[in-house]
Amino acid sequence: MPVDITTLNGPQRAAVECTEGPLLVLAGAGSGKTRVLTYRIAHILEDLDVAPWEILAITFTNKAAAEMRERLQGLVGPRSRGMWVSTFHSMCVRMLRADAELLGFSKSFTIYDTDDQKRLYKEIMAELDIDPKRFPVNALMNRISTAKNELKAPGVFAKEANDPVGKVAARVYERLQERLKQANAFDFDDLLLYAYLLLKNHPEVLEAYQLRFRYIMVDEYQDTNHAQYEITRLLAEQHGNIMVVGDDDQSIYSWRGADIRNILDFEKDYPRCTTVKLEQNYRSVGNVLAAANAVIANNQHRKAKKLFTDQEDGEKIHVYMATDERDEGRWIAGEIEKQRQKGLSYNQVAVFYRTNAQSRMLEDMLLRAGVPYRIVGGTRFFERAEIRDVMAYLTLVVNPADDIAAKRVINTPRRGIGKSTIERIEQFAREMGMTFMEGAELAAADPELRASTRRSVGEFVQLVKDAQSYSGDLRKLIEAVIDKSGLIGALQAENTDEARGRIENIQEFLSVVDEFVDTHDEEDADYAAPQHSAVLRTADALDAAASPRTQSAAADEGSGIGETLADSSLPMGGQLADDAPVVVGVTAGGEGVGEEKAAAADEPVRVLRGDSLADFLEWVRLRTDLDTMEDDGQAVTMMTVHASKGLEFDCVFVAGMEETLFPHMNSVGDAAGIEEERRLAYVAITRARKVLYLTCAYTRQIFGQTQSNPVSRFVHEIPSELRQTMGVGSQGFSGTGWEKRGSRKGISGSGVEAGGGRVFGRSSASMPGGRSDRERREARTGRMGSGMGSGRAVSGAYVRPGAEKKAAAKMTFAAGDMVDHKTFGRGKVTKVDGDTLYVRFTKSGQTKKLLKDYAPIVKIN
DNA sequence: ATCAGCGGCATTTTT
DNA sequence: TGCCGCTGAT
Repeated sequence: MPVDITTLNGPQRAAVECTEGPLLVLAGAGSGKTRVLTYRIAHILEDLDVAPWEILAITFTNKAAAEMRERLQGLVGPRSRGMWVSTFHSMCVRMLRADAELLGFSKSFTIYDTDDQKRLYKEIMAELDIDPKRFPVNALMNRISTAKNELKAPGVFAKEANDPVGKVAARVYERLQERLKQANAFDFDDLLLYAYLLLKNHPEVLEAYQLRFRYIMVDEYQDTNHAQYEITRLLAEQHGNIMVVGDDDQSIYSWRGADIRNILDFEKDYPRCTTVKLEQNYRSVGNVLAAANAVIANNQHRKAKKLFTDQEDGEKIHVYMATDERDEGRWIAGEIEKQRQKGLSYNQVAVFYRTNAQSRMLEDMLLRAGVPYRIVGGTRFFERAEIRDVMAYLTLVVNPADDIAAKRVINTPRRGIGKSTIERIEQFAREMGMTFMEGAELAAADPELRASTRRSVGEFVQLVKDAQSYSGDLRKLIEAVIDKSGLIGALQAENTDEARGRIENIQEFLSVVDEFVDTHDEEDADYAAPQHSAVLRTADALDAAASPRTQSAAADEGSGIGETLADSSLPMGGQLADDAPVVVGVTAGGEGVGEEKAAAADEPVRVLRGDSLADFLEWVRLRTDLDTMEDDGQAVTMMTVHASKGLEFDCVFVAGMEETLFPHMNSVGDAAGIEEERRLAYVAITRARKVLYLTCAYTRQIFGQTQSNPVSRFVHEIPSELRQTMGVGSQGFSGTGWEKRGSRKGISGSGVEAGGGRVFGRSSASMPGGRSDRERREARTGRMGSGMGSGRAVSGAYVRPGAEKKAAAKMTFAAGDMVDHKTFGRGKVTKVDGDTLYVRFTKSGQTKKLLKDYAPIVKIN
């Protein structure tokens, strides 16, 4: 049954029907890009009779991949199975899993995230005696990450790096790769780098994939880095049917290595390519679109395009000039309420900001106004210490060579294994050329160590070993590991709110496990096409009794980068997991040279098993909270502008539209930087369907200093007839702002009275001495769970602690109400006198006078 | 082994 | 100003 493309517009249809040869689709914001992508795949599948496994669709986020899969399911049903619809990173993991040995890794490799990475860097720097003061870890990490993204091997990098930092980075880089290999681990950048090397240095592997993927599609092409560019180029070389979709105007990740030239030069790189522009915007109202167009038009380096819409003009862009960030937040809260009265629901409203630091005040103000909100981004669930601890245990079970994981948890919870013991183990390991775990095993028998220490170390080693032979279902296995680790026990013993919160988080983690199991069972398993070995055999009718590849590993030399990175022969750990029980071992991707896997070419091979620990870990590592952001629940969404890409809301607020903030000060002064900031502004604006608010503050506290910055140039770039200005600067922002502040009336609860700032002063002074470090830490660590629908916090976006209170919060109080104070905890309102509340706090028993609008309190029902 | 306290630091973060 | 990470004192 042919795919119905009559609902598409001209260019969209052209993009769908142009299946052969290179195709560049410049898809403006809201132009129906995903639709084109899915219809095109459906068309190829249905009308060209192409097998699903011959199609590769690459996205940047799991969320996008999931969405595409879902939509495809809707279009073509089960035929969408077996297609590779994945992110760059998970695609690379798949390839690496299949052929890890060719690169000197074992299949059970693990993936290091930034935190693991950082630990490793620190170790290396200590080892190489590099002063972290002179050479900050972050600087080195950035430098090396960039090098990896540019596919520069340590050797090449060393030659090019002539500056001091570069020279140091070169040394670290070299050692880093050795250490990662020893640990049988890849960092995020390595996934791309090594996948590239695999393809580059192993022609038979490359050829198999090339033959297999007849149609390749890459979404968000403007965000590709050089490594991704090369990988896709290699894969597409054979058939040349590569379609890339993107919008150069939405390239906002150059600082992460994204190279906008990839999309700008696509036509040069693929000379015979067809270009299609999608310029009709189906999302925004006329004024919003006009504003966006006007702003982005100021960029020099872009592909010419102009979005248009059929929609009516809509409201003008609202620009509000607040006196300060407090006023800004309060005003936004008020405006949200107005919108709500007009019938908009909270979840159709979003508040964006340039930097995370801005979120505090905004949050605070929404909280006080009783506007429910949730924050996307920020501290992530999987980055919480307790979750990472659990992950480290599980990682060790699969990959005992992971020294970073081992060191993380050998004394977590406390087992009396101190620094000296750990150093001793490390020394062992180094001398014997073994892994940390192996060293620990030896240490357990080391008479020089105290008996109690030996016992602890022994128990730790045993704990991991035992887990390797557990069988049964995944959930049980993980529960057992957690239980045996003693993590929960130690937390229970702490008997603090913080510890209870951590326990809840760990429990929450178990529901993540359930989610994995549920989504990866027999029926719903993620299916992949036959492995390339099978394809090779099928395609070439080769007798594949012996793998050509196993031998070729050695024969692979002289290809520059390959030698340095892929073939550095180092003692390799991580063998253990290879012969570990099935539950623990890797099932992903199957063997490079599958026995029965080569079976029928169109019989899918299961890729991620719901019962494999290794598969679970991989799944978790490559996933973000963002992936499963829920849009249910009535709450305003708050996030950085970066995080907003790809989303849309009826009503959007962009806060902090000031020079030095947006555009950010670090980007001013360099043309490319400003252009990226402008693209960021463009992204923010184009998220709005109907109403757009831009707000700025006349003064703002930055690093404790009060600053006054001009209104963002991006506001001025919007033609004035499209905007409507309110607030302090409604008569112009220049000159005398201060005295006008007090004259503003009718903005309820504005903290600035004619007297200027007094009320503020008192309000902050009324919170004695701020909170201690510990309290802060607790606040940050936060608890999820209680009060929120269980499972919500994890499977959905992480909701900041306290967020669940929002809906109940109202700014009116009566005697008898229970309140929760940031510092004093729970209390009861005993008396109300105008704006003053008398609250007796449960903990202290004291009664305090609080101003209802300024005290950090929330009503509890 | 642990933790308070000090000093240096400070965008954005799809994987 | 607020956070993070390290350090030195216990």
